[in-house]
Amino acid sequence: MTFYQEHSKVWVSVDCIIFGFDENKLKVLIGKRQMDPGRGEWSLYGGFVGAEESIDEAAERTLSELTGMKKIFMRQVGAFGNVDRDPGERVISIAYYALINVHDYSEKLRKEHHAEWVYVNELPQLYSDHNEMVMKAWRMMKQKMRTEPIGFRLLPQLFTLTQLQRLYEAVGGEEIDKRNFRKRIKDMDFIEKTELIDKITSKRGASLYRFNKKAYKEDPNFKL
Amino acid sequence: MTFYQEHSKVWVSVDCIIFGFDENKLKVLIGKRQMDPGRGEWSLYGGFVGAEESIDEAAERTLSELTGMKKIFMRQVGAFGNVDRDPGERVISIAYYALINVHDYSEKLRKEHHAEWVYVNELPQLYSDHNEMVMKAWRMMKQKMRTEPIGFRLLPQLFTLTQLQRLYEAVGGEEIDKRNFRKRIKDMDFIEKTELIDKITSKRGASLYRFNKKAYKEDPNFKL
DNA sequence: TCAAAAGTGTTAGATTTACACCCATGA
DNA sequence: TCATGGGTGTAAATCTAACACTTTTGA
Repeated sequence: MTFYQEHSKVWVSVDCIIFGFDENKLKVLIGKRQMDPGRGEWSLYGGFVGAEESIDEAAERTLSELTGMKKIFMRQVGAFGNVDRDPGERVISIAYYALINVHDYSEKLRKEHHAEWVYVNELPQLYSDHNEMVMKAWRMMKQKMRTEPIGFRLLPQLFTLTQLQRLYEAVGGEEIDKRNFRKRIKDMDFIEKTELIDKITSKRGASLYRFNKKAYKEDPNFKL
Repeated sequence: MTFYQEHSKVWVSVDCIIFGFDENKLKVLIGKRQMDPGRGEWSLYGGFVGAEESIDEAAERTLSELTGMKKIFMRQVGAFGNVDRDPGERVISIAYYALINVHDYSEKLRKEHHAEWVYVNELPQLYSDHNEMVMKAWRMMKQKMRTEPIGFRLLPQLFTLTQLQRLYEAVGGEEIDKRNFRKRIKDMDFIEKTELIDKITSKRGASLYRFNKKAYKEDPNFKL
């Protein structure tokens, strides 16, 4: 109770990089700041860390306030702590990225929060160091996706192999050979073919697949 | 200046995981806490983030207070922010790992700070969540070492190929085939053979090598 | 009937792994 | 002379990358 007092406290916030996948592109959710400083600038969604919550809980709260969703997949990106990063006061911010299925997010809620999906490779200039946060989050997510099947969070429960391939292409930033991709997927027993056929995006129809989380946990060999 | 006031401030600290390499093992620098709470427990070195310094600067300051060294290689591990992680007050801590050459660290300074090198795989129980920090730092460092030649920070400027191999074995946690290792090293033009011979660890003598940072920057192909 | 997306195997090249012996020297 | 660590090459196996045509069906 003694030596803490000699030091100064600071505000700590969380900022969320919410990734979505739509129209074969990777998107991020941003909004125009509603308050000063920086009113009207594009910005990530964030919030202050309360006295009674962990930083992870603050991020979960922020995510669910914005999206109405619970148990969103989320990982810490890191702490951003330049003295002048926030033009108003000294605020240290901890960035988190989150993966959601764009179509699970209610359009109504999105509009209420004036949130917009933008393509991650056409990102406008954002408030403070938020561009840097997005880029670091994207790099980390890309890296993680090579070794863990986290991408399914961005897709509907049922998806075609072409959708899955487009997702990996969008995240990785380069084209993938169709046959090689499908070969690798075939080796993963936790990506299960269903009896269902998607007839929306193709005339011929494409088999729908599903990610079996339990099967993955029993035999986690993933390498893309 | 307005909406910040509604929120509470917290103390923010940095904690340093200082890695060293000695006796063919990876080590971490820890010390017994000199203050309450937790007096006498093994702990990482840390310090509070001041109002006028960035979090990176706070980590650099902490590192140089302890070691007397400047420009230490250092990377952020992440923020640790459970409400009760510090038994005294709410403190959010940002962990950094650092790589130093054990023999560059003055024994005098080390003793003055009551700092001890311990093997990273024989880590005692540490204060608060510091074990978790070390483990995460080790994982991240291991990962980084696969794709960037950061390991040289742990070695003297001149080193033998066996030393280099032992380093990679210690960090990675598994043995490496000598011939395959040396083959890979030969392909890296930025690891330069010198005319010098080390006669200390072997009777026959082993060639000493050096890392050429400039050559690496011009042709950064590294893959271990 | 044709445009559009689905689906399917093979081969060459590159990379990775496994493996064992001789050398030089100081004690 | 011998124990110790230094130094070297090859072959099999695995993995990766490149590549093109047929199928189905709605418009």
